[in-house]
Amino acid sequence: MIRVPWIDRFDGLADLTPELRAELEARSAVVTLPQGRIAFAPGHSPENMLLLLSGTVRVYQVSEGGREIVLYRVESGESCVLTTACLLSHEDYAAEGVAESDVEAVAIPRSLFDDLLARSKTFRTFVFAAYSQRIVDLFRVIDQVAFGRIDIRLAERLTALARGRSEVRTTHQQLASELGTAREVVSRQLQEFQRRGWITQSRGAIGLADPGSLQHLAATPG
Amino acid sequence: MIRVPWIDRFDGLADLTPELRAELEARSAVVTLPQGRIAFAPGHSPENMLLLLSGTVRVYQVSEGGREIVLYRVESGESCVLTTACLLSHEDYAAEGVAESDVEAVAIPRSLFDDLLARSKTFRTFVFAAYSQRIVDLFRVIDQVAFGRIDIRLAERLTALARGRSEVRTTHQQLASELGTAREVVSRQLQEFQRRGWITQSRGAIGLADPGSLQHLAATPG
DNA sequence: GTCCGGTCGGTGACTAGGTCACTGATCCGA
DNA sequence: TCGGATCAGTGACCTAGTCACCGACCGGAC
Repeated sequence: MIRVPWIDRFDGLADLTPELRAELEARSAVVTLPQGRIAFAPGHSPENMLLLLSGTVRVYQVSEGGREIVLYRVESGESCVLTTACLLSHEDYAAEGVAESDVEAVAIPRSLFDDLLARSKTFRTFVFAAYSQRIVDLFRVIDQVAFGRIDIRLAERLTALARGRSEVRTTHQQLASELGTAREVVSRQLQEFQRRGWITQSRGAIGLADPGSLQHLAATPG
Repeated sequence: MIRVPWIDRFDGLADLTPELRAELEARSAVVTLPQGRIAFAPGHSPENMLLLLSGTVRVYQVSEGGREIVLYRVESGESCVLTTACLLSHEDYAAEGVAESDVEAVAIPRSLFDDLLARSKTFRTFVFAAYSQRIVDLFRVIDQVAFGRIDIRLAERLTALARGRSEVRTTHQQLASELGTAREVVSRQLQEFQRRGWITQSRGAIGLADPGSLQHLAATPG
């Protein structure tokens, strides 16, 4: 299924010595998660660090009241690195990760992770770079939730979810969970977008009639 | 000034081998930051990882519009660990850290940090446990900002800032910056607290007349 | 077919909280 | 004691979240 060595898909790992490369390949396993599978959840910390080869994992938080907010997505070529903090510290996690599509990933067991950390500066840099990335993501979420306008955030998210396509298959409720807001709020904002001719709506899908205007709104500061 | 070896103040480091202990003591330095000194800021990443011996560092984020929100505090006995991600990955930071009081800290230079990570499982566990802690803190902030009520958050923060004392010396604006909200909102909530007899107000200070009720409000879910 | 439960989306009324513009009070150094 | 700076109070207004309810639509079961 995979022809080129998977390590080459991760920039930060290209510089590993041949010896460690071989060990990493030998002691890790390529696993697949079917769409919808929970990768990790509170009270159920993962045994492995995952490096994604294909698909995406959505990491989100569920509040007491049952409301959700998406924290970030792990895309192919990235690692599910925040879970590593738990791998080594055995702490439980407040967030939940679910495979958004079928996912192919390399599973690095705890012992190998620790081993590589000890023996390879390249691997250490790889891990901490991934951390930086995620932490910056979390900072962005905090900034957006605390100070961002909902119409701008929605336009942004629609654009991101579209990935260049002209239709997003999702419900108002799912969009609300993305942004940590209520369905009614999303419905009303989408009506306004529709009124302006930027989108078309149908049950379970949103057509991006004018992606440019959405992107423009998404890019407006404040 | 410090009599017992500082390493003993950090639980996670007690198990270091004597050799590494000696090296850590030899290659690190105890530094002091005067109150108000910026420990790190965007575009000005720190050269050292700090382990706090006394005082606190407030880590906060400043939005485009100039509004602020406190992300967490580094207390004595804790480490400024999120900066280590930058130490090794050389990424720039979106948050800012300032010494809230005079701070005494151990500065661990980048090379020593990397060295210890390579050579000590104890140190690795220490670092990742600290990460876990902070990440969980950030998750909490996101949850509170997205779904929490402002009166509850304010009561909570007042209680925390008081640290058992019966007066908090702070301004409404500073409280607003703690919570990522507007001064007017804080003013109105404080008036309501005052009306209920929970606090007394004077310029630049808030007296906690009924800490129990504040704590009770802070503890109410949803 | 049509019945029916579940999901999806629309809507009006209301509340909480953030924004704006302005005011007076207090403090402190010149 | 004067004047600027900081701190706090206030009303009008707007945005977003909440609540309660409705109808549209979908996919089986019959």
